[in-house]
Amino acid sequence: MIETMGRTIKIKSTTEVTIKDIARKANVSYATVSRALNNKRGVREATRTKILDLASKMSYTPNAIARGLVKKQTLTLGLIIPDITNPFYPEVARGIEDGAAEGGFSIFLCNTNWERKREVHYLRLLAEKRVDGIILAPIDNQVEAVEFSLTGKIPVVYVSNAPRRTEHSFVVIDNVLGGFLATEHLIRAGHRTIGFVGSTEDSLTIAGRLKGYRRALKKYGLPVEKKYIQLGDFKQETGYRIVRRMIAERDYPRAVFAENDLLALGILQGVKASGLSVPGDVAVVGFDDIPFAGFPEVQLTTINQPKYEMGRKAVEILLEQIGGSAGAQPVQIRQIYLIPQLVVRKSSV
Amino acid sequence: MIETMGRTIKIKSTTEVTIKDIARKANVSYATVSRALNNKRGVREATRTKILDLASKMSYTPNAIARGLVKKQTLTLGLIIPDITNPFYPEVARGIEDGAAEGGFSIFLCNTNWERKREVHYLRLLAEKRVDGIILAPIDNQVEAVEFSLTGKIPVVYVSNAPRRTEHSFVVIDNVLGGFLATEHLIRAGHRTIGFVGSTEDSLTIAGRLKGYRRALKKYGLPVEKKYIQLGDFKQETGYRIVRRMIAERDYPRAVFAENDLLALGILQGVKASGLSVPGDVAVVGFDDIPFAGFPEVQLTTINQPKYEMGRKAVEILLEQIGGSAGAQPVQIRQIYLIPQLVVRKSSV
DNA sequence: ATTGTTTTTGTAAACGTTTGCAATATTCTT
DNA sequence: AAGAATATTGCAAACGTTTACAAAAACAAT
Repeated sequence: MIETMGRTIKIKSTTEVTIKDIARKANVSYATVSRALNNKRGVREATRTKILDLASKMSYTPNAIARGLVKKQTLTLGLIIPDITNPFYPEVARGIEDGAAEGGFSIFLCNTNWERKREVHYLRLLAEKRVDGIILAPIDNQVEAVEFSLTGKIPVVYVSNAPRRTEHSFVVIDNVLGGFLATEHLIRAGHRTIGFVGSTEDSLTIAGRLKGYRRALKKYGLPVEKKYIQLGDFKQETGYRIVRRMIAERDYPRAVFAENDLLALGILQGVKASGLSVPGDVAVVGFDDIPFAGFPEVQLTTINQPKYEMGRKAVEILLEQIGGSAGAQPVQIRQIYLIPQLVVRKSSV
Repeated sequence: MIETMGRTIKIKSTTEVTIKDIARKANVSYATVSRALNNKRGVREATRTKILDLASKMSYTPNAIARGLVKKQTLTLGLIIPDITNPFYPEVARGIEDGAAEGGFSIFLCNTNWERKREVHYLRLLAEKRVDGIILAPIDNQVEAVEFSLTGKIPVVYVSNAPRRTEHSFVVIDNVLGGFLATEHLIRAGHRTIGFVGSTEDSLTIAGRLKGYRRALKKYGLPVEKKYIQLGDFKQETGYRIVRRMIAERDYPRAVFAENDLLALGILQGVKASGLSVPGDVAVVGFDDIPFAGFPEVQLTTINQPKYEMGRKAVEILLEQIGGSAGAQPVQIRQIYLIPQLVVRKSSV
C-alpha cells in the first residue's frame, strides 16, 4: 500500500441553504418558494423563474429528510438479498432497480450474507428509515415471524423465494417444476442413479426442488436413495467437497442435480479433480442459469430463471401495493410462479 | 407465468405510534421517553423500564426521518458503482458494507450501469437524502465537475478509480504497476507481439494500465504497435468481438493484455471460437482477478486487486473524514494506491 | 427541619419541509 | 368604475424527533 502525502484541507462549515433563505432573497414567503420549486400551479410565471434562478444560483439542494417527514413517504424501496456475490442476485437487483426508477423510486440495497442476524437488522433499519416498501429475498422460513412484527404496515413483496403459506405477495420460480425438469432430463439421458446436492433443510427453495426431483424419479420408476441426497449450503466449495467425498468413498451417483449453479460448478470441479469426467462419468445439472453457466469453458446444463424479469415483476407488484395502500381501495395479494426453462448444455449430454 | 388466485386484504391504516403516545401512557413528558429510548443517563431506572416495556408493547419503531432532521445526520452512506453484474464490484461492496456496519452506518447502494445520466442522478439523490458520506466508483473523468457542484460539503471518497488530479481522498490500485506486471510477464514468457484490449479513452483505468503496458514494452525494446491497441467497452462480448475480428483479418498479436477480466474472458472465448488455442496461439492476461478467473475451467492469468480490502479501506477513510468534519479539526486528504499482484495461471503459460 | 446537592423530569424551541385556509392582488364583466 | 371571479401569495400548523434550559423532586448533610 502506497500513500501519497496527505494534504489537509479546512472544512467549510457553511450552514445548509434552505427554502427560507431563498424566500428572503426573493421577497416572498417560503410557502411560495416551496410551490415554485415543486412546479405547483398557482405561482405567477415571473415569481417562479425568479425563485428557480435564485435556487440554482444559491445551489439549493432540497432536503428529502424534511420532505419525507411531512409527506410521510420517502420514495425509497428497500431490497434485501442474501448474497450479492452470487451472480443470480445482481441480475434480479437490476430488474428491480430499473422498475423502481421508472416509478420514481430508488433502492436501498442490503446484503445479508446469509446471516439471519443481518436480515433482522436490515428489516428493522428499513422500517426505521420509513421506506415505502420492501422487496425481500429471504434466507429461510423463519423470516415471516420477525418480518411481520417489525415492518408493521410497510408493504412487503417476496422475490426469488417466499416463506411457506405467506400472506404476502411474491414472485418466485416454480421450483417443483424446475426440479422435475432437471431430473427428468437426466433420466431421459439414460441415467439411473441421480443424486441431489442442496443447501440446508431450512432453505426455501429446497422443498420444491426436491419435490420435483422425487416426483420425476417416481414417474420413471426409479428409487429415491437417501445416501445420494446431500445437503450443505449454497457455496461452491460445498459442492466441490461433497462430490469429492462421495467419489472417494466409491459410492456416487452417475448424475447430480444441484440446487443452484454455484453448487453445480463446485461439483463440476470436484468431479474433474477426482480424475473423472463430466458428463461421461458424472452428469451435472444446476439451477439459476447464471451468466457463467453459459461460458464455453463451462457449458453447464441448468434450469433458467428469468432473473431480470422476476425483479421487474416484483417491483411492479410492490408499487401497485403502495399505490393501493395510499388510496382507500383494498389491496390485491398477488402470488406469482414463473415458469423455469431447461437449458441443455454440455455438462449433461 | 402462473398466478394463484389473488385474495384482497383491507389495509389497516393505523396511524404511526410515536414517542408522544408512549409518553401519554407512561405519564411522563415525551422528552423523558426520548431519553429513556436512547439510553441517556438521567432517567430513573423504574421510569426507564416502564417506558421500554410500553415501547415494545406498543411496537414502537423510531422514526429515523424525524431523528435525521434534528440531528442532521442519517448514519447512512451512499455507494455508487457502475456495474453490479461485474463480479468485481460486489466484492468491493462487501468490504464497504462490512466496514460501514462496524462503524454503525448502513449503505445506500446505487448502480449506474455505466450511464453518466444515472451517475449524476444518483449523486443528486444522495445529496438530497443527506447521506453522511459518499463512496464513488466513477465511470470516467467527467464526474468531478458535476460531483463538486452537487454534493457540496458531503465528504466523498473515490474507490477503485479516481479522476485525474482530484482533491478528494481515494483508494485505487496502482494501475501503472499492474499494466507493467501483466505486460512484462507476457514478454518474459517469450511473446514479442503483445496487444492491449481496453474500454474507452475516457475510462479512468485505461491511462494507467496502458502506460504500464507501454513502459514494459519500452523496457524490453519492443515496439508499441497502434493496430494492436483496440478499444471498446468493459463488456465481455466486446473482447470476444475484437479478438475475432483481429484473427479473421489475419493480423493479430500472439499475446493480449486486457483491461479487465470480463474482456479477457471474452478474448479467451473469441480465440477458441476462431479455432485457435490459449495460450498456444494467443496468450491472455486480464485484470481484477474476479472469482471466475480462478476456476479450473478458466485459469485466467490476471492482476489481482484486493477488492474487499479496497472497500474496507475506503469506508475507513470516509468515516475518518466524516468524524473530522463534525469536529473542528482540519480533514486529512488521503490518496492511497494499493499494490496489484500478478497471478499466473494457464492462460498465459 | 433547613439548606445544599444531585438527580430526575418537564417545557419549549428547533430541524426544513408541505399544505389548508385566509388574505390580498389581479383580471374579467358589466 | 365597481363588483365579481379568479389567480397568486402569506400565515401558521403539522410531521416526529432531540436537546438546552428551567423546574421539580429526591437525597444528603447539618
